[in-house]
Amino acid sequence: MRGIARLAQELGISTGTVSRALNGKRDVNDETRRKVLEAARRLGYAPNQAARALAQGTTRSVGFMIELDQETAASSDYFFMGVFDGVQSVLAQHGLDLLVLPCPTNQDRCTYLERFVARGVIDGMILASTQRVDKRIDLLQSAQIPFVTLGRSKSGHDYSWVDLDFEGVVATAIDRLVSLGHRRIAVTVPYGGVNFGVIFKEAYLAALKRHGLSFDPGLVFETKRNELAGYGVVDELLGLDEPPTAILLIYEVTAIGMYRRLAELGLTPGRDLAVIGFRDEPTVRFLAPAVTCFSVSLHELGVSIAEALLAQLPPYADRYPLGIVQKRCPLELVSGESDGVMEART
Amino acid sequence: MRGIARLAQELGISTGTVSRALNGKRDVNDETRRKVLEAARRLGYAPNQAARALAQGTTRSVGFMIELDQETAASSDYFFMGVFDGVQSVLAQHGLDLLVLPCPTNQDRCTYLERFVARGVIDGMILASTQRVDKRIDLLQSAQIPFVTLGRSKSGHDYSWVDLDFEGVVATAIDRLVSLGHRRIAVTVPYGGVNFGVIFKEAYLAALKRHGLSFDPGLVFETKRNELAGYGVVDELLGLDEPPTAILLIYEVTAIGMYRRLAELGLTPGRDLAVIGFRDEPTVRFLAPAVTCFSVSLHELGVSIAEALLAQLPPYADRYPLGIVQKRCPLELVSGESDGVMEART
DNA sequence: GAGAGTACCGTAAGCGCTTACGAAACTATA
DNA sequence: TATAGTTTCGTAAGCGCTTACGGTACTCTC
Repeated sequence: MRGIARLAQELGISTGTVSRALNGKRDVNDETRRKVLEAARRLGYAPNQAARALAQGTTRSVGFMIELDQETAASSDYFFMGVFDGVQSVLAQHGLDLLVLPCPTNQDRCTYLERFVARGVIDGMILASTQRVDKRIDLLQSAQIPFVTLGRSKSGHDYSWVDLDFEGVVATAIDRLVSLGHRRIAVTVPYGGVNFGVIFKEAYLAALKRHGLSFDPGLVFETKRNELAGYGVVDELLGLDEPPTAILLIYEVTAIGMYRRLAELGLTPGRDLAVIGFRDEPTVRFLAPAVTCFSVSLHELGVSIAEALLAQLPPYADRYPLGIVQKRCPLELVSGESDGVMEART
Repeated sequence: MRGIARLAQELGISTGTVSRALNGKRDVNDETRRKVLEAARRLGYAPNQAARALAQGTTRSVGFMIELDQETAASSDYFFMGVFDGVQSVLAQHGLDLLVLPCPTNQDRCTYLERFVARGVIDGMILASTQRVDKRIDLLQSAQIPFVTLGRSKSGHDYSWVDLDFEGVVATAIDRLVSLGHRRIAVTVPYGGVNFGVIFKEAYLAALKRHGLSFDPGLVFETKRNELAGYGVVDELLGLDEPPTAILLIYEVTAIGMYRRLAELGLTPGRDLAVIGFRDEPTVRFLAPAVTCFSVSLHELGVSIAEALLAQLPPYADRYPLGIVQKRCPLELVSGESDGVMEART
């Protein structure tokens, strides 16, 4: 005899009562409950997950799907680690497990996701690296699986998302560069179909317009999320008839390659080319000159995501009366010297 | 009616036969099997994971526990992403799922792990960031859960592990530095209880001895895995009566802070201080001068781990007759300019 | 053509939990 | 004291699968 039956036998009571005691149901004597909990702890008993899921029809675990593609999503372990921690901090309060599901590089993301959905492995999903057209969203909506995306998409309708405030970042950065006298401001945008690339570019256009600057398509550079991409941009940029005097990077990591190439050419960031990175990462902050960029609390980002998800999970929804969440997390400017503004640094 | 019963009804056969057909059992007619598979695909049927796990007593999923602690395990590299991909490539061949389990910063790793083990969530485990004394290993051994650790430990006995060949790296690096004329060679070692710190230091001592160099405890610096740690080491190092002329870093990321500080002091890596990093990362390869370091295939590392695990899982063990695997993955030297050896770079 | 063997499939008993239902023992009320 | 309400717990029916077992129909063999 094993499992809950063993516990019940040990205590001389029925399995039903043990189960009720363990699950905090009402109709069980305080003294009985105490004994059950004590025995469970003593014997190291924990209810079998499969049996429980089968009986309740709920797995009490949420998935967080990430991509393993090194060109785009990776190099950002750090990013996700922070977010995971934030998500967990909320889920843990309700005894929910977080299962990170890494989609292999050679597998279709939709197929991969479907496997877990169809087999009922998770109660809710968190999606990262949302594409502009993302079939995963349609999949989850038609399967009626509660979900939240980290990032926006054109697919689906009325779903919850949490995203970085790209619009705010771009507006602040461009305002800053303009106020420093720059008129020709380049940007890098993501290579591939991620939706924030479009958002980023649109915000860029809006900012230019706001300042009465004309848009030059030649000042928009597609880059992958790696150092080499930044290295390459420098040559492209300097090869223009009228090179930009400033650049805003969607991927801060590209600053590393950019710095390298500038150094090789005897040029200095902040003096010969104003550079503003995107997200605050220790690495780019330790470059010389330090990259001006934007910071965001990954933990809070994770918390927001988890809360948005719980708002859709029936057993918790009443405690998180948020409805459909569509939240842009604000980022805060972190001054460096790469944009030519010399300020005291801490 | 739903699930397998629905499928059975649709086809006018029993659930038993459907199950057998789906699971590739022998006694089912070819034509029947074809129909079942076709219908399953058409209706998007996939067996409920919980029910299957309950009936079979096996979950067909393996866990990969990582730490969220940003000081040590994280850092902005894609170490784990690469490993996950390698692990998946093997597991996928057998229809096994990989569940990444991120232990929150504020939770005891053993407690966290036990939750999943006791509830029967996984069939096998992969442990990262093994400590010198790691109770998780004892836990898994006494629970009889097949597992592999990414890294070695003093705990447990006769278990499978896959690790980087720290010994080889240290030997190669020290040999190289000595041959370049260095006599006072410093090292950084990990802060905290991770076991590879001890291994690294022992290899360092052995290499010094091999070259007839005396050991100076003052040349061993504990660092966390971040840029700032490297920044700080520079001052400590230069403050010595007899500063080292070369340094070998356990965490390549510390090179970034180190470079920064050296630059501030008007010193140049490779000329004023020979620097050899540990693992090859794009970021440090893009520093100027490029950091000499060591490369390893993360994918192959993941493959080795997965194979070592399958060798312990009953249904697959016969296809992976490896027994207890204890494997050090070799790393290959990647020449940069940070150690003073000027070579053509690709 | 009877017996043995084989291929295929239905039946039903679990796997370890949860939970609706009802019974028993009390307590409160009239 | 009879009735109704409450607290507590046992009973047993599932949850959706897998699989041992046995039965049927067919094929071979001598």
